[in-house]
Amino acid sequence: MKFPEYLFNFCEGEEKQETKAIVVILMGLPGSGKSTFCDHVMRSSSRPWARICQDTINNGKSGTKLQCLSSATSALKEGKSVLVDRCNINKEQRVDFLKLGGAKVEKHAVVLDFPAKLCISRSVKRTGHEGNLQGGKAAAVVNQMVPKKELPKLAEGFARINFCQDEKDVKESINVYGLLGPLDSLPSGCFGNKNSDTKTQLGIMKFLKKVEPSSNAGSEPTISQKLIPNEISPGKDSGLQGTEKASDLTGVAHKKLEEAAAASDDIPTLAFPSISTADFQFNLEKASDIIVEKVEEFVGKIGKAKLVLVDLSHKSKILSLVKTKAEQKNIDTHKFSTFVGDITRLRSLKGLHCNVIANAANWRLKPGGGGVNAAIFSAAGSELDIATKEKADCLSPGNALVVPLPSSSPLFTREGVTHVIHVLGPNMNPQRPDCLKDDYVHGSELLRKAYTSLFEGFSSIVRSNIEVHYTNDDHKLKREAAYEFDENKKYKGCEQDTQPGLSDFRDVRKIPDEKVSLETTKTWGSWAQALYNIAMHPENHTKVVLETLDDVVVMNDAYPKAKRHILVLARAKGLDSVADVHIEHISLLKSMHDVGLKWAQKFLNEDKSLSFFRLGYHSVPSMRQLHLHVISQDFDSGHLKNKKHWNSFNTPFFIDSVDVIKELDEVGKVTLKNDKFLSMELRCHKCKSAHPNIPRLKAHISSCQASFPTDLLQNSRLVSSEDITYFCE
DNA sequence: GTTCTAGAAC
DNA sequence: GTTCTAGAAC
Repeated sequence: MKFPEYLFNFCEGEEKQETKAIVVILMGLPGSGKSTFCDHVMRSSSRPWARICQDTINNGKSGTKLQCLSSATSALKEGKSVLVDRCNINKEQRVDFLKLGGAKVEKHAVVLDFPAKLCISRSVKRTGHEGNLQGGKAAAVVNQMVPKKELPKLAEGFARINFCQDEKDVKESINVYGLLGPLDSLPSGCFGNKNSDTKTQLGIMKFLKKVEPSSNAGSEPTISQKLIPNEISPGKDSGLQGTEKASDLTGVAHKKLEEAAAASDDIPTLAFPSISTADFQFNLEKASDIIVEKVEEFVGKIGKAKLVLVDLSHKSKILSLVKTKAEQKNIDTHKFSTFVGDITRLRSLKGLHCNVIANAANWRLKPGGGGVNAAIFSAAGSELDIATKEKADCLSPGNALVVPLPSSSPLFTREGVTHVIHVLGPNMNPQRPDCLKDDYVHGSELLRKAYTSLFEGFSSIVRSNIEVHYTNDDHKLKREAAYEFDENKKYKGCEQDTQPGLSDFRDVRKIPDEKVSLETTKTWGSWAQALYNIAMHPENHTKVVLETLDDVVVMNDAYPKAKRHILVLARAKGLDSVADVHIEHISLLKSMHDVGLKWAQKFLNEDKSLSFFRLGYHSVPSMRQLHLHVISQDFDSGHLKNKKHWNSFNTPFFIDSVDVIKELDEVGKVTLKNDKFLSMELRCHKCKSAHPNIPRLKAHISSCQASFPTDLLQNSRLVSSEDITYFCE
């Protein structure tokens, strides 16, 4: 079949226009974050990418360089750009990839140049690595690789090289490639700092004063130096300033400026409209007081993140009121500012990147109506409507609902908005539903609550991003932030909100969490709610509850797996498991531990034959509500019936309470273990001998005379009667 | 989390 | 034949 010539020409023309595929060759030691880099770029990019990963190319297992080359060639033929995710540690390793696609395909290098020590510690600690490179083996591989390391040079055939030496550099680089549209190209040359010799100790260089942070040893200026003529600082003034600066630039330069601004200044930022003051006619003086009060409360809690109050008009009274009051209170202008602009066009028109925007929603969470709500729903496309409907049907005043924005939404691609937080404030307008008339006591209370919910929602997103940032190497974490607050938390619908009698019903009707989340959020079956119900209403469960305190409830495990097995439940809402634990929970964990110790001591005093207790958490618990197991080490119980029972207390799946507290204190997060440990072979917890089945194992442990392994004897992981006499009552 | 049970392992 | 595991249902 012969195609008409015009069609052929058309196709050819199309192809020429679209073939801007590039090959990005990553370079870095195992544990340097190459795969994470790829994940982030591919998630935010509108350009088609293929990740060629040697660790998984062989049907999920590690393959050969040849397989990588062939797979990359196919991807290029399909018009995809390629991320070469392998170590590519020296020139020899890279040379064949530089030939891919011939001269017309640009080759870029992204160098993740972190100290070997850091890479080793990351790759040793990780579990579930795609290429199974973890533990001691990883350390050996990294050490072997270090001497062979050879940084890439433009002369090898690279059009562009990005050197990254810290997380900030990596983030910038992710932004540069993540924002690269299908037809865009990037400036050539070397970007970022590179050490001429990474083996040189930085300390010595500093001592000799030979290192200047901004010097590039002959390489070209960094992207920020090159592309940003002046710092864009929306924090200092209204948006006009930024526009004026940008207006001198050509269209292309303007675009680059935005990219650079996004890349260099990607601090989490929430843009929010004034709630309730437009259509809901809330008194502006009162509203501005509440905004400033709540902003002041939250700027201290959100780290580096920023809050920006946005209104369309220069003449906005609420904006000027808030600005004046914020100045009077000396609120840090880097953390909080007011901004004039369209909340749906902040990046594209004003160069202000806000990754989260708040919507002054209506109670039905529906598009339309006018004002900010109409504008946001219209700018975000049907994606926002669908994503919102998946999470809730309606919203009651004072509440907020965090909705992760699908990457296909125009608001995501054009403005870089990753989340929309719907907020419903109080209504003072008699023409609208639920009018409070002039009840400003209730109205102010609701408006405060609305801002609290909004800022808490934002702060969870920030926290979640940080967590991803730190743990992605270990967990391949692809968690999306999504938190709801108060009555809306994790439930769909709000009809029951005003009916207290149904509160228990609501406890068990948890809707499966957002589908995008993978490892750390999970769906709890109705049977998994029991501990939650007990923690919330211990007075209704006196048969099992041993002790009720302000922050914890102590109870007998309903199916004890040893002679003594109790649970210490946290009473805080929103703490389903260790995965939800953050640094601010450390004092709660310590008090759970202390209460657990006290009970262990009591049991040891009552029955000396119990000898030892262990206190710890399951990495992935079956029951909702954070609970600490306090369990005697005899494991003499008819309820201990299967492999999962045994392994959940006798493999690294069980994390000692002392280690959880230590890691939280030192690293700020807790590393969870894979549930693959649950299917491991059965081994005696003392002598470590293996046994074919549970009955044989139980027969063995009932008579094993060995002492506990040394790791358990350290750091008070095992509790015996000698350890904790000072807790004795 | 448990219970139930089919079928694998012995 | 009995014992034991593992997956589904709750």
